[in-house]
Amino acid sequence: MISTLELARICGVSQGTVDRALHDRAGVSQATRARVLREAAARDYRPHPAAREILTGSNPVVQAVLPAANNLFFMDLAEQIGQALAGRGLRLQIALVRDRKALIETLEDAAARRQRLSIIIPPEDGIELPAGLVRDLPMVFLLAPCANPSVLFLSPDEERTGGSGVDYLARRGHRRIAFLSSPRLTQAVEARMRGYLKEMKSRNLTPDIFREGDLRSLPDWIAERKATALFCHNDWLAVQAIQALQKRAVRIPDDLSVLGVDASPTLASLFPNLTTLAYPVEALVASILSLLDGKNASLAHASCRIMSRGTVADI
Amino acid sequence: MISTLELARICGVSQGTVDRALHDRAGVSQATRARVLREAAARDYRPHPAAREILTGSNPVVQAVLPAANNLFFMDLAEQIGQALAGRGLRLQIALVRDRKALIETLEDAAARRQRLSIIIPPEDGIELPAGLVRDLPMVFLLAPCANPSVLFLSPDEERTGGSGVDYLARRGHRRIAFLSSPRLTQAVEARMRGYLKEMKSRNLTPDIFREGDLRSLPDWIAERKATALFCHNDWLAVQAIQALQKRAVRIPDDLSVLGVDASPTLASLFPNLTTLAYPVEALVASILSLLDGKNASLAHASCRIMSRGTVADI
DNA sequence: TTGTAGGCGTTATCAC
DNA sequence: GTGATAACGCCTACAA
Repeated sequence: MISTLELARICGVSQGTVDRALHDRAGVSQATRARVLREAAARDYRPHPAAREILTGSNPVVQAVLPAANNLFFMDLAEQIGQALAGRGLRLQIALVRDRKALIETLEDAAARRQRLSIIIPPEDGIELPAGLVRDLPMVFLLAPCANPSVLFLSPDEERTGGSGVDYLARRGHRRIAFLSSPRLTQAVEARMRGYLKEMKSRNLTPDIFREGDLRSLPDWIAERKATALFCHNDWLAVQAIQALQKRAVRIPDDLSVLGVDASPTLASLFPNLTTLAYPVEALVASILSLLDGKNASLAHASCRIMSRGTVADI
Repeated sequence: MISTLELARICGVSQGTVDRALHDRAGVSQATRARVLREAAARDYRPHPAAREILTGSNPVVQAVLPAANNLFFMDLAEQIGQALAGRGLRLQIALVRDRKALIETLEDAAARRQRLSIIIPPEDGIELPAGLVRDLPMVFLLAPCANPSVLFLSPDEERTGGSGVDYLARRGHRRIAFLSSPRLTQAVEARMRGYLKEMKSRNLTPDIFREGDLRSLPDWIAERKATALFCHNDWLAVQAIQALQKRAVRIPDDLSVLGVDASPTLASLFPNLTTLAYPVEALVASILSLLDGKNASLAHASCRIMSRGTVADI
């Protein structure tokens, strides 16, 4: 692979002239410019991004750090963000990490490379980052916050999401609405549960929360409580629940209405009729773009909106 | 962020001494070394990877390029590869591309950065790459080959996979075995179909291939043919088929046995009892590692092995 | 219009 | 044990 210096020697001109020709800057004769460009193309000259990064001290890369497991919704999110960034000449790189250690390594590397931004869905909760990292790398956490208070956390109003689910089901006549929580207790999980509890209480309904990781006991649990609706923390859990229930001949939505959260496109292509509360992906992407513009961003006023499809019945 | 030069000035020594101290090389007194390391830690010194890359002309990054859509199995693959690479001090970066243009841009960037290897699952079939790119960037294609003949294509024996599926079902008493193909006609898709056809013929069974993208007509199609088994090109299609069939009250596996291919862990966590032919991920990872060691690699002797679970019944 | 010089951060080599 | 120097590839400023 050829450098500007070699190119200059080949063309019998100086490095400065090559640079002017390549960047279409003034100060080169048409003939010389054409000559340089021709040779550059013929020999597949490619500017070395690392050199520019050292020189300018900046790097047009945005990194998405995703947990290695359960990445379906996260991948869809990354896909959306990547598409939005492409319009701005920024490149999205995805890294998969499975624990705190791998996360910090990845972020240290991004900081050393002066990357523009790291968008992090943490693999564990309450991760505390070294102060130097927080100082040197622009970061946003999604879905679960960082333990360091100064690190931005972008999240829609999850308590409202919890309330919206209950509201939607209650308006359709349900009174025995159970909640299927994620066994992992992130901030988002707790907030949705809180919203569920509040809204149930304000309607004088009895809340019931299932939070075991193993869903095999879910059908019995639901039967005991005579629930007519199951509000699930996310689509993934909703689908797992539906599988477990159908195996026990529970009909959805005739016997039980099921509501998820996320509206992940990939999962939706497998289960097109799952009723769900759509995560405000567009608002999230807009926030990230405005962050990149140096403005400050918040998602506090966004929340999940209902996408009514086939798994909730009126009763 | 601080550089070795600044660090040297702070410690009142030369850059060379700082370098020796940081890299634990001989030629520094214990006192000086300790001093340098202390200052480096205190000021969060991070070596700039770009500088090293320019100097050494190499970059410890392996890139996985995945199509933006349908990425569930691909993500699992990337996860496995990343884990294997971590043991070698290599970092896996994932890029999502949705077309030929984005693929080439991503690869040009990787080439310019002197990345170690790009592992590509192409977003379209028969993509032809610029000759300069092929020369300058080590690449492997998975699942569908590159149009340039010199680019390595790592694939298990897909024809054998097609045969194995028929063999497995036939041994369990099935004679009317239909095949659900992917509407997209990649090399792997064709090879599996070929294997299916050959094996059916050698057993004097009548082959039947469904290849529409829309699966709504699948239940009728299967009923017409009185098929007792459906061999699907991959797990994703198998799950879609099961959804479509269950909606029409077809019981799996009582009325119809279903066999997939891939054994993607993420999908398996949703459908733990799907019988499938497991893609030889370990052999693939081993091939990639030996490629990185400069050996040549092939998957031709690997093939998909059956994972017998709940969706195939003996009849 | 063109050439030269210097510097970005790191590392290797040669002196002292 | 330590310092000076040059090199990697690129870009900007200044001189010719």
